[in-house]
Amino acid sequence: MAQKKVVAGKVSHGAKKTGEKKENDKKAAAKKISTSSANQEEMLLQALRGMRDILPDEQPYWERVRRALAHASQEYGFRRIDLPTVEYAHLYLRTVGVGTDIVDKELYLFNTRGGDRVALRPEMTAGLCRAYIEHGMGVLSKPIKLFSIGPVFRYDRPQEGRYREHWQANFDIFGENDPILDAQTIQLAYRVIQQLGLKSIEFQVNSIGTPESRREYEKALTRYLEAQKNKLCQNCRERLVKNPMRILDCKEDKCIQLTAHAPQSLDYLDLESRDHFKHLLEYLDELELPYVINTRLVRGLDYYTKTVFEIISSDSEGKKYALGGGGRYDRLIESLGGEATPAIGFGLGLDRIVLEMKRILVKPYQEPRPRVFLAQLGDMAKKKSLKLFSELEKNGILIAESFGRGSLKSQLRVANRLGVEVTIIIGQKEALDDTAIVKDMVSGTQETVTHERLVDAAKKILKTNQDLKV
RNA sequence: GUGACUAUCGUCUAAUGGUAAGACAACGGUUUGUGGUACCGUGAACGAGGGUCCGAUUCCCUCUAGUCACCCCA
Repeated sequence: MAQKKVVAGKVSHGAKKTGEKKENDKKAAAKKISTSSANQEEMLLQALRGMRDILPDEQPYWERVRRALAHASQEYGFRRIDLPTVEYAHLYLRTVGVGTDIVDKELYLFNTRGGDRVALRPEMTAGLCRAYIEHGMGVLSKPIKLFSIGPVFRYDRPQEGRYREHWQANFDIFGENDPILDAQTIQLAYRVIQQLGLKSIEFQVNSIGTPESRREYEKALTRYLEAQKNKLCQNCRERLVKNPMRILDCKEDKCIQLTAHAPQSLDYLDLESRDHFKHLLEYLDELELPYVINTRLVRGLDYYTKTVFEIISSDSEGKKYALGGGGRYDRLIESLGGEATPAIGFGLGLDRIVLEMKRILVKPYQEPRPRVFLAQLGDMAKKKSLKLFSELEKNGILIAESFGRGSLKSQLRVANRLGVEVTIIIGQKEALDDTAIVKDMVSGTQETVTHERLVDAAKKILKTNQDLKV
């Protein structure tokens, strides 16, 4: 049937011989089918939008990040927790908040086969709190410090440093009200940033008080802006209704001017929040961290109370973007049905951190490189090589090899390219009498030794090289 | 979600309305049991689909993806 259609379509061109035409039509039909499947093949071989592979070449950067995180989490007494990447969607509606962009526009929503409404996590705090309550962690001795690392998902329009799946590390502390914990949290974030060699980083802090004082402030702000509504940009006029505090973030000159004299959230803090913030600043001053107070700082999630902060990096052109951020969420556990538990935490955007490391040429983690190469020649030697490999490896010698290659020449070429210092060669002759050639790749000299002496001979050359370097 | 720009071997680049060139990387070789350099050789690409045309990688449309700005965020 499909073929008939194609024929009909082609007939209008008409001019060709009948036989030839039929031939072509068949090909065309075949092509049509194969191309549509080729299209699917194409999709098959393309990562989803905003999703990416982190290839081996990039891993040393990530490894350095992972190590710094593991280090810091240990130093500050955090215990690792791993959470599911999928939760009931409802969890995020309740915590991050309906009306926030993260939930309204960027949530990866699915219906499961069982009919549950679920979402890929857009952040980690919600799931963390769920786990905290579900496992009754409230009975543990406070403060409870938890550390997690993993992918999070946001259905955004991707660009550099902004992916639909990106990696975050989260540090969270439960059960402590004291502002010194806020300071320590920021100190920890700073420690990680420092360990990664990142420069021109700024910590912005602010306090948004309790939900009550915040509401109060929002009213005042709206009142102030409403009076001069026509001076706002189009965007901000919409924000005035939806989320007035966001207007403070606007980059339009006229809005910045207008908000310059707008009421500040700090002036509307309740007594306790104000006191809390004051103490936090005192601690921070004591720490000599590069922090600034940004009264315009508002975070895009509903659950924050009191302290909020962001870790901002600026490049040579002065463009700024956030590497991470966090704050207090003293009401969140309670609002989910747990026992009232104060908490504070922050997340770091790992993809952005890696990007920043590359930009300012931070050295990646150096993996230990093999310094010995094992070459084999001939069937018998090949058979023995696997065992020899594992023996050497058991003796703490990191081996490179190219077992798939045949000629000694090509194997030595690889050895040379890898920059190894020793090559162990077993050929037919050596395989027969259980010896091996140990070749010093620097001097080019070599000797034949028995298997028993092999490890020592190799190590001796390595050691000599090391001594020479020193 | 809106707008703009882009899309050629693994990577970086070139050219072209008429069967795509180079560099780097890869692989192999230069008398077969020894590395480098050099030399030689091999494989490797027009993102997908449609249209215009005798003929499209090139022009047009759609899709996909990336980058940028907005929105927002890490």
